[in-house]
Amino acid sequence: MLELAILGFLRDQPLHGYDLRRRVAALMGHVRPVADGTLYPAIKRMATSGWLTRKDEPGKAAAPRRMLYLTAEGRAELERRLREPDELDISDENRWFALLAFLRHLDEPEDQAAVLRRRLAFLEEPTSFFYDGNRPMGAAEFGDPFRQGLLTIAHATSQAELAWLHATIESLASGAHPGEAAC
Amino acid sequence: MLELAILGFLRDQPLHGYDLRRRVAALMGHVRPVADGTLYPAIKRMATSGWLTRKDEPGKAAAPRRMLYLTAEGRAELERRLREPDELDISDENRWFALLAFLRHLDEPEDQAAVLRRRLAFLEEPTSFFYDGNRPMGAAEFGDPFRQGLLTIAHATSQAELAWLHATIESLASGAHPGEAAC
DNA sequence: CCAATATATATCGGTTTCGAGGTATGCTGG
DNA sequence: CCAGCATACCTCGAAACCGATATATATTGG
Repeated sequence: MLELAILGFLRDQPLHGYDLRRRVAALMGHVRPVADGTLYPAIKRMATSGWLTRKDEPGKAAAPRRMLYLTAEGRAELERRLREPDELDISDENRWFALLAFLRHLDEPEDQAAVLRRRLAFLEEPTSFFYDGNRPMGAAEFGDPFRQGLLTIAHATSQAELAWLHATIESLASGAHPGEAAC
Repeated sequence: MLELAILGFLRDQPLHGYDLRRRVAALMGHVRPVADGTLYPAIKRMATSGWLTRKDEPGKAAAPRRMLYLTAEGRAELERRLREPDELDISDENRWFALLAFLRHLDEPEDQAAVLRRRLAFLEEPTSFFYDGNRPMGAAEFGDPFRQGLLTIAHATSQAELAWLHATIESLASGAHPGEAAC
């Protein structure tokens, strides 16, 4: 998830670690802010993998910066991860939102729609948060206002996402792009 | 988060590891399913800490089970975690929902309301997912339908939660017991 | 003038987590 | 009768992550 975010942000423009940290924190900070001890080793890893290169520059505000540039390999890696996300990227809400934030970097609307359809299929599977033995429990079943709230919020989120998914998949299919066969 | 869920589920009834795994997966599986290699060491850790005891029983269906019982210390630990959640439990969506699932186990409506107010304060802080330099970007600013969707969904979730928080805090303050929903 | 703050990068030890693998048992269908 | 599956528990190595810590510079406010 962190690596995807780094690849995605660098796809737009070269950044240094500190700036990257602020952007990643804004995108995923609701869930969990990124620690320095996580970010810098991740950058190092990715540089070793050949996905980005580092170049020293004098700092605009203070200490010298190490500017990060996405390589062609890094760009290919980003596209691979966006086009063929694994099941966890689809089901894990955090990973899914990170993926969504950069899905525009796939250039084929077909590929984008395919990813959205996978998410749609996942959301349409019936699930429950709580079980009594093997029987799934509905919201009405517990007097507990906190679990009721949990289900209410989850339902609202799910409805909003389903509506958006349907609309967007349709719009991608109906040739948001000139030159499509569907026209 | 995992430890909180274990404490919370065992608060209701003794369970064995396999059953616990199913319940934890239902509650948090949307985010990330729990691996055996995570659950069993966690149980071991918590037994060492004195929060639960294990008792062997013949398996109802197959292999023998190790039934898990919450101790008085475990119960105290659960209540401490619910009453005084740290900042990450409030801000991290996953941890927050896990906390919400067991908040009924605090017996003072005062304490429950105090936790909800902390979450409310967090949600009311203005935040943005994306920045152009230092300027936060609104939904209208990017043509990208995916980032628009991301913000749309996040907004819907936030609205649903805020509405529920306001209603529930009020109802807790006006002396309702956790058994009674809307009076 | 100096202290505090923001900018900027990095390492290290300890903890947690994951994924793969290993060991059993009892039921069910072919 | 036995193969396969669900039940049930556990360990191990590798990877990831966190929090603390270290280092250095420029600006800003008192």
